[in-house]
Amino acid sequence: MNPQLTEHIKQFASPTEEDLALLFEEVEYKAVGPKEFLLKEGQFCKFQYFVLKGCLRLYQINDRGNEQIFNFGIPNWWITDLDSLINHTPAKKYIQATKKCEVLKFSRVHLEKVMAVSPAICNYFRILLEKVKVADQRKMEYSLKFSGEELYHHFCSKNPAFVQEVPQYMIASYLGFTPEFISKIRGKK
Amino acid sequence: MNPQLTEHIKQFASPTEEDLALLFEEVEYKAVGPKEFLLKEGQFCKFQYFVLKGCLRLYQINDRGNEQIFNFGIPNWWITDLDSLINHTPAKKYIQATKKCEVLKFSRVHLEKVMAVSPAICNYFRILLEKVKVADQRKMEYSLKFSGEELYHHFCSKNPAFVQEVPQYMIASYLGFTPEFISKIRGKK
DNA sequence: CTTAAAAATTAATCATGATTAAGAAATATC
DNA sequence: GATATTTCTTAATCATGATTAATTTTTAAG
Repeated sequence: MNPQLTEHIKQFASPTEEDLALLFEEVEYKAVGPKEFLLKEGQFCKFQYFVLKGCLRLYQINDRGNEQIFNFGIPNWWITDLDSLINHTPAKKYIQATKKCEVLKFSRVHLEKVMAVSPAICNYFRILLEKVKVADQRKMEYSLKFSGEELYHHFCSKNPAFVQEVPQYMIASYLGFTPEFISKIRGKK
Repeated sequence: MNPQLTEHIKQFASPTEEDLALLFEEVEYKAVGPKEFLLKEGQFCKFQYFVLKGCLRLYQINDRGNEQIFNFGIPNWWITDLDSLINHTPAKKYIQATKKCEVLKFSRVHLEKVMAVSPAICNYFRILLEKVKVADQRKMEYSLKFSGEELYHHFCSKNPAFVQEVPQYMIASYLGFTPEFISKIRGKK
Protein backbone atom coordinates (compact mmCIF):
# COMPACT_ATOMS: atom_id res chain seq x y z
CA MET A 1 0.00 0.00 0.00
CA ASN A 2 2.26 2.76 -1.24
CA PRO A 3 1.12 6.14 0.15
CA GLN A 4 2.39 8.15 -2.83
CA LEU A 5 0.32 6.20 -5.35
CA THR A 6 -2.66 6.01 -3.00
CA GLU A 7 -2.55 9.78 -2.65
CA HIS A 8 -2.36 10.14 -6.42
CA ILE A 9 -5.36 7.90 -7.01
CA LYS A 10 -7.40 9.81 -4.44
CA GLN A 11 -6.79 13.02 -6.36
CA PHE A 12 -8.88 11.67 -9.22
CA ALA A 13 -11.09 8.89 -7.87
CA SER A 14 -12.59 7.58 -4.63
CA PRO A 15 -11.32 4.05 -4.08
CA THR A 16 -12.58 1.95 -1.19
CA GLU A 17 -10.12 0.21 1.11
CA GLU A 18 -10.86 -3.02 -0.75
CA ASP A 19 -10.07 -1.42 -4.10
CA LEU A 20 -6.68 -0.35 -2.80
CA ALA A 21 -6.02 -3.66 -1.09
CA LEU A 22 -6.73 -5.49 -4.33
CA LEU A 23 -4.57 -3.14 -6.39
CA PHE A 24 -1.57 -3.50 -4.07
CA GLU A 25 -1.99 -7.25 -3.77
CA GLU A 26 0.51 -7.60 -6.56
CA VAL A 27 3.12 -4.88 -6.90
CA GLU A 28 6.87 -4.70 -6.96
CA TYR A 29 8.95 -1.81 -5.69
CA LYS A 30 11.95 -1.31 -7.92
CA ALA A 31 15.04 0.89 -7.73
CA VAL A 32 16.39 1.70 -11.18
CA GLY A 33 19.92 2.89 -11.86
CA PRO A 34 20.80 5.66 -14.35
CA LYS A 35 20.54 4.45 -17.97
CA GLU A 36 19.03 1.17 -16.86
CA PHE A 37 16.34 -0.21 -19.19
CA LEU A 38 12.88 -1.34 -18.12
CA LEU A 39 12.05 -2.31 -21.70
CA LYS A 40 14.03 -2.88 -24.86
CA GLU A 41 13.02 -3.17 -28.49
CA GLY A 42 11.81 -6.65 -29.34
CA GLN A 43 10.59 -7.54 -25.85
CA PHE A 44 6.92 -7.90 -25.04
CA CYS A 45 5.88 -5.15 -22.66
CA LYS A 46 3.88 -6.67 -19.80
CA PHE A 47 4.11 -3.94 -17.15
CA GLN A 48 3.01 -0.45 -16.28
CA TYR A 49 5.31 1.58 -14.06
CA PHE A 50 4.29 4.28 -11.63
CA VAL A 51 7.18 6.67 -11.12
CA LEU A 52 7.86 7.55 -7.48
CA LYS A 53 11.14 9.36 -8.02
CA GLY A 54 13.53 10.22 -10.84
CA CYS A 55 12.80 10.37 -14.55
CA LEU A 56 12.48 7.86 -17.36
CA ARG A 57 11.95 8.20 -21.06
CA LEU A 58 10.00 6.23 -23.66
CA TYR A 59 11.76 6.37 -27.00
CA GLN A 60 12.28 4.63 -30.29
CA ILE A 61 15.15 4.44 -32.72
CA ASN A 62 14.00 5.22 -36.24
CA ASP A 63 15.30 4.12 -39.62
CA ARG A 64 18.03 6.73 -39.72
CA GLY A 65 19.27 5.65 -36.30
CA ASN A 66 17.89 8.70 -34.54
CA GLU A 67 16.22 8.58 -31.16
CA GLN A 68 12.65 9.80 -30.98
CA ILE A 69 11.32 10.46 -27.47
CA PHE A 70 7.56 10.09 -27.04
CA ASN A 71 7.13 10.59 -23.32
CA PHE A 72 8.95 11.27 -20.13
CA GLY A 73 7.97 9.49 -16.96
CA ILE A 74 8.19 11.91 -14.07
CA PRO A 75 7.16 11.41 -10.43
CA ASN A 76 3.47 10.68 -9.97
CA TRP A 77 3.06 9.59 -13.54
CA TRP A 78 2.88 6.30 -15.37
CA ILE A 79 5.13 4.99 -18.07
CA THR A 80 4.76 1.98 -20.37
CA ASP A 81 4.79 1.03 -24.04
CA LEU A 82 1.04 1.05 -24.53
CA ASP A 83 1.23 -0.24 -28.10
CA SER A 84 3.14 -3.37 -27.13
CA LEU A 85 1.12 -3.71 -23.91
CA ILE A 86 -2.35 -3.67 -25.40
CA ASN A 87 -1.63 -5.25 -28.76
CA HIS A 88 0.66 -7.98 -27.41
CA THR A 89 3.28 -7.20 -30.03
CA PRO A 90 7.06 -6.94 -29.66
CA ALA A 91 8.01 -3.46 -28.51
CA LYS A 92 9.56 -1.05 -30.97
CA LYS A 93 10.40 1.21 -28.06
CA TYR A 94 12.76 1.48 -25.14
CA ILE A 95 12.01 2.59 -21.60
CA GLN A 96 15.15 3.88 -19.94
CA ALA A 97 15.95 5.76 -16.73
CA THR A 98 17.54 9.13 -17.39
CA LYS A 99 18.73 9.14 -13.76
CA LYS A 100 18.37 7.14 -10.53
CA CYS A 101 14.71 6.21 -10.17
CA GLU A 102 12.22 4.45 -7.96
CA VAL A 103 9.15 2.90 -9.51
CA LEU A 104 6.22 0.66 -8.70
CA LYS A 105 5.88 -2.18 -11.17
CA PHE A 106 2.40 -3.54 -11.92
CA SER A 107 1.70 -6.34 -14.36
CA ARG A 108 -0.92 -5.55 -16.97
CA VAL A 109 -2.65 -8.82 -16.22
CA HIS A 110 -3.13 -7.79 -12.61
CA LEU A 111 -4.27 -4.26 -13.47
CA GLU A 112 -6.86 -5.59 -15.88
CA LYS A 113 -8.23 -7.83 -13.15
CA VAL A 114 -8.47 -4.85 -10.80
CA MET A 115 -10.07 -2.58 -13.39
CA ALA A 116 -12.63 -5.24 -14.27
CA VAL A 117 -14.10 -5.17 -10.77
CA SER A 118 -13.28 -1.73 -9.39
CA PRO A 119 -15.01 1.28 -10.97
CA ALA A 120 -12.83 3.59 -8.89
CA ILE A 121 -9.52 2.22 -10.16
CA CYS A 122 -10.88 1.98 -13.69
CA ASN A 123 -12.06 5.56 -13.50
CA TYR A 124 -8.68 6.63 -12.18
CA PHE A 125 -6.95 5.29 -15.28
CA ARG A 126 -9.71 6.57 -17.56
CA ILE A 127 -9.30 10.06 -16.17
CA LEU A 128 -5.51 9.92 -16.59
CA LEU A 129 -5.92 8.82 -20.21
CA GLU A 130 -8.30 11.70 -20.86
CA LYS A 131 -5.71 14.10 -19.47
CA VAL A 132 -3.04 12.52 -21.66
CA LYS A 133 -5.26 12.96 -24.71
CA VAL A 134 -5.75 16.65 -23.95
CA ALA A 135 -2.02 17.09 -23.41
CA ASP A 136 -1.21 15.36 -26.71
CA GLN A 137 -3.78 17.52 -28.47
CA ARG A 138 -2.20 20.67 -27.07
CA LYS A 139 1.21 19.46 -28.18
CA MET A 140 -0.11 19.03 -31.73
CA GLU A 141 -1.74 22.44 -31.57
CA TYR A 142 1.46 24.14 -30.44
CA SER A 143 3.64 22.35 -32.95
CA LEU A 144 1.57 23.88 -35.75
CA LYS A 145 0.93 27.33 -34.39
CA PHE A 146 4.42 27.97 -33.02
CA SER A 147 7.70 28.15 -34.88
CA GLY A 148 10.45 25.87 -33.62
CA GLU A 149 11.99 28.66 -31.62
CA GLU A 150 8.66 29.64 -30.05
CA LEU A 151 7.90 26.01 -29.29
CA TYR A 152 11.17 25.59 -27.43
CA HIS A 153 10.74 28.77 -25.41
CA HIS A 154 7.15 27.86 -24.63
CA PHE A 155 8.19 24.43 -23.40
CA CYS A 156 10.97 25.88 -21.25
CA SER A 157 8.66 28.46 -19.71
CA LYS A 158 6.07 25.78 -18.88
CA ASN A 159 8.64 23.31 -17.53
CA PRO A 160 11.49 25.41 -16.11
CA ALA A 161 12.59 22.81 -13.55
CA PHE A 162 12.33 19.87 -15.89
CA VAL A 163 14.58 21.32 -18.60
CA GLN A 164 17.36 21.52 -16.01
CA GLU A 165 17.00 17.85 -15.18
CA VAL A 166 17.49 16.11 -18.50
CA PRO A 167 20.11 16.57 -21.22
CA GLN A 168 19.25 19.16 -23.85
CA TYR A 169 19.33 16.64 -26.66
CA MET A 170 16.42 14.82 -25.05
CA ILE A 171 14.33 17.99 -24.96
CA ALA A 172 15.23 18.42 -28.62
CA SER A 173 14.12 14.90 -29.45
CA TYR A 174 10.88 15.24 -27.48
CA LEU A 175 10.01 18.43 -29.34
CA GLY A 176 10.97 16.89 -32.68
CA PHE A 177 14.17 18.86 -33.29
CA THR A 178 17.84 18.15 -33.76
CA PRO A 179 20.18 19.02 -30.87
CA GLU A 180 21.95 21.44 -33.23
CA PHE A 181 18.77 23.42 -33.70
CA ILE A 182 18.31 23.90 -29.95
CA SER A 183 21.91 25.08 -29.71
CA LYS A 184 21.25 27.56 -32.48
CA ILE A 185 18.24 28.99 -30.64
CA ARG A 186 20.14 29.25 -27.37
CA GLY A 187 23.10 30.84 -29.10
CA LYS A 188 20.97 33.73 -30.28
CA LYS A 189 21.13 35.70 -27.04
CA MET B 1 -30.93 0.90 -26.64
CA ASN B 2 -29.19 1.56 -29.92
CA PRO B 3 -27.93 -1.71 -31.45
CA GLN B 4 -24.98 -0.11 -33.25
CA LEU B 5 -23.50 1.33 -30.07
CA THR B 6 -24.38 -1.77 -28.06
CA GLU B 7 -22.52 -3.87 -30.60
CA HIS B 8 -19.54 -1.53 -30.42
CA ILE B 9 -19.37 -1.68 -26.64
CA LYS B 10 -19.53 -5.48 -26.71
CA GLN B 11 -16.48 -5.55 -28.94
CA PHE B 12 -14.40 -4.22 -26.08
CA ALA B 13 -16.26 -4.91 -22.83
CA SER B 14 -18.93 -7.15 -21.34
CA PRO B 15 -21.76 -4.97 -20.12
CA THR B 16 -24.70 -6.46 -18.24
CA GLU B 17 -28.24 -5.64 -19.31
CA GLU B 18 -28.43 -3.19 -16.40
CA ASP B 19 -25.27 -1.43 -17.54
CA LEU B 20 -26.78 -0.88 -20.97
CA ALA B 21 -30.17 0.09 -19.60
CA LEU B 22 -28.52 2.71 -17.41
CA LEU B 23 -26.38 4.04 -20.24
CA PHE B 24 -29.32 4.44 -22.61
CA GLU B 25 -31.53 5.94 -19.93
CA GLU B 26 -30.48 9.33 -21.18
CA VAL B 27 -29.56 9.64 -24.83
CA GLU B 28 -30.68 11.70 -27.76
CA TYR B 29 -30.68 10.58 -31.37
CA LYS B 30 -29.73 13.47 -33.63
CA ALA B 31 -29.66 13.95 -37.38
CA VAL B 32 -27.05 16.51 -38.42
CA GLY B 33 -27.04 18.34 -41.72
CA PRO B 34 -23.91 19.01 -43.80
CA LYS B 35 -21.80 21.82 -42.31
CA GLU B 36 -23.98 21.94 -39.21
CA PHE B 37 -22.12 22.62 -35.96
CA LEU B 38 -22.39 20.55 -32.79
CA LEU B 39 -19.98 22.88 -31.02
CA LYS B 40 -18.58 26.32 -31.67
CA GLU B 41 -15.68 28.23 -30.18
CA GLY B 42 -16.61 29.90 -26.91
CA GLN B 43 -19.33 27.42 -25.94
CA PHE B 44 -18.92 25.01 -23.06
CA CYS B 45 -18.80 21.46 -24.41
CA LYS B 46 -21.14 19.27 -22.34
CA PHE B 47 -21.65 16.29 -24.65
CA GLN B 48 -19.95 13.31 -26.20
CA TYR B 49 -21.25 12.15 -29.57
CA PHE B 50 -21.20 8.61 -30.89
CA VAL B 51 -21.20 8.69 -34.69
CA LEU B 52 -23.67 6.29 -36.30
CA LYS B 53 -23.33 7.55 -39.85
CA GLY B 54 -21.53 10.28 -41.78
CA CYS B 55 -18.41 12.17 -40.78
CA LEU B 56 -17.61 15.10 -38.50
CA ARG B 57 -14.46 17.00 -37.77
CA LEU B 58 -12.97 18.58 -34.66
CA TYR B 59 -10.98 21.66 -35.57
CA GLN B 60 -9.66 24.95 -34.37
CA ILE B 61 -8.91 28.25 -36.04
CA ASN B 62 -5.44 29.44 -35.16
CA ASP B 63 -3.94 32.93 -34.93
CA ARG B 64 -3.29 33.17 -38.65
CA GLY B 65 -6.89 32.25 -39.40
CA ASN B 66 -6.03 28.76 -40.57
CA GLU B 67 -8.09 25.71 -39.74
CA GLN B 68 -6.35 22.94 -37.86
CA ILE B 69 -8.16 19.60 -37.81
CA PHE B 70 -7.42 17.37 -34.81
CA ASN B 71 -9.80 14.47 -35.36
CA PHE B 72 -12.42 13.12 -37.64
CA GLY B 73 -15.49 11.45 -36.21
CA ILE B 74 -16.35 8.45 -38.37
CA PRO B 75 -19.02 5.79 -37.83
CA ASN B 76 -18.53 3.78 -34.65
CA TRP B 77 -16.33 6.40 -33.09
CA TRP B 78 -16.76 9.17 -30.57
CA ILE B 79 -16.24 12.87 -31.03
CA THR B 80 -16.10 15.66 -28.48
CA ASP B 81 -13.89 18.54 -27.35
CA LEU B 82 -12.25 16.73 -24.46
CA ASP B 83 -10.37 19.80 -23.25
CA SER B 84 -13.50 21.87 -22.81
CA LEU B 85 -15.44 18.83 -21.55
CA ILE B 86 -13.12 17.79 -18.74
CA ASN B 87 -11.75 21.19 -17.77
CA HIS B 88 -15.08 23.02 -17.95
CA THR B 89 -13.54 25.79 -20.03
CA PRO B 90 -14.94 27.56 -23.10
CA ALA B 91 -14.16 25.56 -26.22
CA LYS B 92 -11.45 26.76 -28.55
CA LYS B 93 -12.64 24.22 -31.08
CA TYR B 94 -15.48 23.55 -33.47
CA ILE B 95 -17.27 20.27 -34.14
CA GLN B 96 -18.82 20.31 -37.58
CA ALA B 97 -20.45 17.74 -39.85
CA THR B 98 -18.57 17.31 -43.13
CA LYS B 99 -21.68 15.67 -44.57
CA LYS B 100 -25.13 14.43 -43.49
CA CYS B 101 -24.70 12.59 -40.20
CA GLU B 102 -26.52 10.67 -37.52
CA VAL B 103 -25.19 10.73 -33.98
CA LEU B 104 -26.10 9.69 -30.46
CA LYS B 105 -25.74 12.55 -28.00
CA PHE B 106 -24.78 11.76 -24.40
CA SER B 107 -24.30 14.36 -21.73
CA ARG B 108 -21.01 14.15 -19.88
CA VAL B 109 -22.85 14.39 -16.58
CA HIS B 110 -24.81 11.25 -17.42
CA LEU B 111 -21.79 9.34 -18.69
CA GLU B 112 -19.86 10.12 -15.54
CA LYS B 113 -22.73 8.74 -13.47
CA VAL B 114 -22.71 5.56 -15.54
CA MET B 115 -18.94 5.13 -15.41
CA ALA B 116 -18.94 5.63 -11.64
CA VAL B 117 -21.03 2.51 -11.10
CA SER B 118 -20.39 0.31 -14.13
CA PRO B 119 -16.92 -1.21 -14.53
CA ALA B 120 -17.90 -2.50 -17.97
CA ILE B 121 -18.83 0.89 -19.39
CA CYS B 122 -15.87 2.53 -17.68
CA ASN B 123 -13.58 -0.12 -19.13
CA TYR B 124 -15.10 0.40 -22.56
CA PHE B 125 -14.11 4.07 -22.53
CA ARG B 126 -10.75 3.31 -20.92
CA ILE B 127 -9.95 0.85 -23.70
CA LEU B 128 -10.98 3.33 -26.40
CA LEU B 129 -8.77 5.99 -24.84
CA GLU B 130 -5.84 3.57 -24.80
CA LYS B 131 -6.39 2.93 -28.49
CA VAL B 132 -6.54 6.65 -29.17
CA LYS B 133 -3.24 7.13 -27.34
CA VAL B 134 -1.56 4.45 -29.45
CA ALA B 135 -2.97 6.00 -32.63
CA ASP B 136 -1.75 9.46 -31.63
CA GLN B 137 1.67 8.03 -30.82
CA ARG B 138 1.87 6.41 -34.24
CA LYS B 139 0.87 9.67 -35.86
CA MET B 140 3.73 11.40 -34.06
CA GLU B 141 6.11 8.63 -35.05
CA TYR B 142 5.15 8.85 -38.71
CA SER B 143 5.29 12.62 -38.82
CA LEU B 144 8.95 12.45 -37.83
CA LYS B 145 10.10 9.44 -39.77
CA PHE B 146 8.28 10.21 -43.01
CA SER B 147 8.68 13.18 -45.31
CA GLY B 148 5.52 15.10 -46.11
CA GLU B 149 5.09 13.26 -49.35
CA GLU B 150 5.57 9.86 -47.71
CA LEU B 151 3.17 10.81 -44.93
CA TYR B 152 0.45 11.69 -47.40
CA HIS B 153 0.89 8.51 -49.43
CA HIS B 154 0.99 6.43 -46.26
CA PHE B 155 -2.24 8.01 -45.03
CA CYS B 156 -3.97 7.44 -48.36
CA SER B 157 -2.88 3.83 -48.52
CA LYS B 158 -4.15 3.19 -44.98
CA ASN B 159 -7.44 5.06 -45.54
CA PRO B 160 -8.28 4.69 -49.23
CA ALA B 161 -12.06 5.00 -48.78
CA PHE B 162 -11.86 7.89 -46.34
CA VAL B 163 -9.76 10.15 -48.56
CA GLN B 164 -12.53 9.97 -51.17
CA GLU B 165 -15.11 11.13 -48.67
CA VAL B 166 -13.75 14.43 -47.41
CA PRO B 167 -12.31 17.42 -49.30
CA GLN B 168 -8.59 17.28 -49.90
CA TYR B 169 -7.91 20.41 -47.92
CA MET B 170 -9.21 18.68 -44.81
CA ILE B 171 -6.77 15.82 -45.28
CA ALA B 172 -4.07 18.45 -45.69
CA SER B 173 -5.09 20.17 -42.47
CA TYR B 174 -5.28 16.89 -40.55
CA LEU B 175 -1.78 15.96 -41.65
CA GLY B 176 -0.47 19.44 -40.88
CA PHE B 177 0.05 20.63 -44.46
CA THR B 178 -1.22 23.39 -46.70
CA PRO B 179 -3.67 22.40 -49.47
CA GLU B 180 -1.11 23.67 -52.00
CA PHE B 181 1.42 21.14 -50.79
CA ILE B 182 -0.98 18.24 -51.31
CA SER B 183 -1.68 19.51 -54.82
CA LYS B 184 2.04 19.64 -55.48
CA ILE B 185 2.46 16.02 -54.41
CA ARG B 186 -0.48 14.86 -56.50
CA GLY B 187 0.74 16.82 -59.51
CA LYS B 188 3.97 14.87 -59.57
CA LYS B 189 2.62 11.86 -61.44
C1' DC C 1 44.52 13.91 -11.52
C1' DT C 2 44.08 11.97 -16.03
C1' DT C 3 41.78 10.04 -19.60
C1' DA C 4 37.64 8.71 -21.82
C1' DA C 5 32.99 9.39 -22.93
C1' DA C 6 28.96 12.16 -23.33
C1' DA C 7 26.82 16.46 -24.38
C1' DA C 8 26.71 20.97 -26.43
C1' DT C 9 28.23 24.39 -29.84
C1' DT C 10 29.24 26.63 -34.23
C1' DA C 11 28.89 27.48 -39.04
C1' DA C 12 28.14 26.38 -43.94
C1' DT C 13 25.11 24.23 -47.08
C1' DC C 14 20.83 22.26 -48.44
C1' DA C 15 15.88 20.55 -48.81
C1' DT C 16 11.32 20.62 -47.46
C1' DG C 17 7.27 22.60 -47.34
C1' DA C 18 5.05 27.52 -46.44
C1' DT C 19 3.58 31.67 -48.68
C1' DT C 20 1.72 34.37 -52.24
C1' DA C 21 -1.01 35.08 -56.08
C1' DA C 22 -3.56 33.90 -59.94
C1' DG C 23 -6.39 30.91 -62.42
C1' DA C 24 -8.97 26.47 -63.37
C1' DA C 25 -12.18 22.99 -62.17
C1' DA C 26 -15.84 21.17 -59.69
C1' DT C 27 -20.06 21.56 -56.99
C1' DA C 28 -24.03 23.78 -55.33
C1' DT C 29 -27.78 27.08 -55.76
C1' DC C 30 -31.30 29.58 -57.87
C1' DG D 1 -28.76 26.07 -67.47
C1' DA D 2 -26.45 30.22 -65.51
C1' DT D 3 -24.17 32.02 -61.72
C1' DA D 4 -21.90 31.80 -57.44
C1' DT D 5 -19.27 29.39 -54.24
C1' DT D 6 -16.14 26.02 -52.97
C1' DT D 7 -12.26 23.33 -53.95
C1' DC D 8 -8.09 22.34 -56.37
C1' DT D 9 -4.02 23.49 -59.14
C1' DT D 10 0.23 25.73 -60.72
C1' DA D 11 4.44 28.21 -60.21
C1' DA D 12 7.76 31.47 -58.17
C1' DT D 13 9.89 32.88 -54.03
C1' DC D 14 11.19 32.34 -49.34
C1' DA D 15 12.15 30.69 -44.47
C1' DT D 16 12.69 27.18 -41.28
C1' DG D 17 15.07 23.79 -39.54
C1' DA D 18 17.92 19.40 -41.15
C1' DT D 19 22.46 17.83 -42.39
C1' DT D 20 27.29 17.62 -42.16
C1' DA D 21 31.49 18.12 -39.95
C1' DA D 22 34.63 19.90 -36.79
C1' DT D 23 35.42 21.68 -32.14
C1' DT D 24 34.62 22.72 -27.37
C1' DT D 25 32.70 21.89 -22.98
C1' DT D 26 31.06 19.02 -19.49
C1' DT D 27 30.67 14.87 -16.98
C1' DA D 28 32.10 10.34 -15.63
C1' DA D 29 35.45 6.76 -14.62
C1' DG D 30 39.82 4.77 -13.38
